[in-house]
Amino acid sequence: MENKQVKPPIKKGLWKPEEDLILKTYVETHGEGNWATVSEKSGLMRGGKSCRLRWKNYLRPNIKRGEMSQEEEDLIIRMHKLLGNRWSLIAGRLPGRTDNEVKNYWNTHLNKRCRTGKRKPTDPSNHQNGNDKYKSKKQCNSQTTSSTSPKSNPEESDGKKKEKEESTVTNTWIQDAQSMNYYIESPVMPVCNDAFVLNDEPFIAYWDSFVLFESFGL
DNA sequence: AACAACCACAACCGCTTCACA
DNA sequence: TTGTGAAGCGGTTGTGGTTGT
Repeated sequence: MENKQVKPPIKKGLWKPEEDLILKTYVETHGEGNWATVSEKSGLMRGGKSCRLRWKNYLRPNIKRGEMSQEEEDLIIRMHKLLGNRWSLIAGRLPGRTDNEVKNYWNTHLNKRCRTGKRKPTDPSNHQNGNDKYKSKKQCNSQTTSSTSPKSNPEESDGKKKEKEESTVTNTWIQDAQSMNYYIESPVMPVCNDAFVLNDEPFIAYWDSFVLFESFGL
C-alpha cells in the first residue's frame, strides 16, 4: 500500500520570474509538447496544464502584450458577434494575442460596453491615455508580434464543432452583420444575404470559418 | 492612515476533442 | 473499433493593485 510513489504537491498560484525562466529555458531547449514531463524534468512543481498555459500565454515568443489597438478591438467585437465565445478562433485572427487575453479583454472591457451600447471613441490619443488606470500593473513580459503556433489551427479542427454550434451562432449572425452594415461579397457567397438558408438549414453552418472570415474581409 | 469596494488580469478547473496504440 | 492519455478550450475563481470614503 505504502509503496505507491507519493507525488510531490503541485504548486499553484502566480508564477515567479525564476519559474518562468526555468520553464522558458526548458521549452527552448527541448521543445513544446509532453507537458506532463516538462513539469517533472524541469524541476518545476507545477502541473502540466499550468506549464502549458504559462508558456502559451506569456512565455512563448511573439506574444504581444499591452493595450489592444482600436483595430484589434473592433475585430474582437465583430468576430464575437459572428462566433460567440470562440476565443481561440478570435485570438487566431489577432497575431500575438492569446485566447485568454482576448477573453479577459472581452469580459472586462468590451462586454459591458457592448451591453450598454457605448463604443470607445476612435481618437487615438484616447487610446494611449484612456483606461490605463491599471496599465502599469502587470506588464512584465512584453514581446513583439507574429503568428500563432501552426499546430493549433483552430479553423481546421473546428468542423465538427460547427454542427453543435450552428443553432446558437448562425441564427443571428446575418442580422448582426446586416445591422453592422457589412456588405458580403465572396466568389462562393451569394450576393443576397437572404439566400443563406437551404431547406431550413442555415447554409453558413457548413462553411469553413475561413470562408466566413474572408467574406468579411477580416 | 485604514479599510472596503472595485477593477483587470492571471491562473485554475472541468469538460471536450484529438491522436495514437 | 475502442480505450486512454495529452492537449485544447471556455467558464470561473483568485490575486493584487487602485480608487474612494
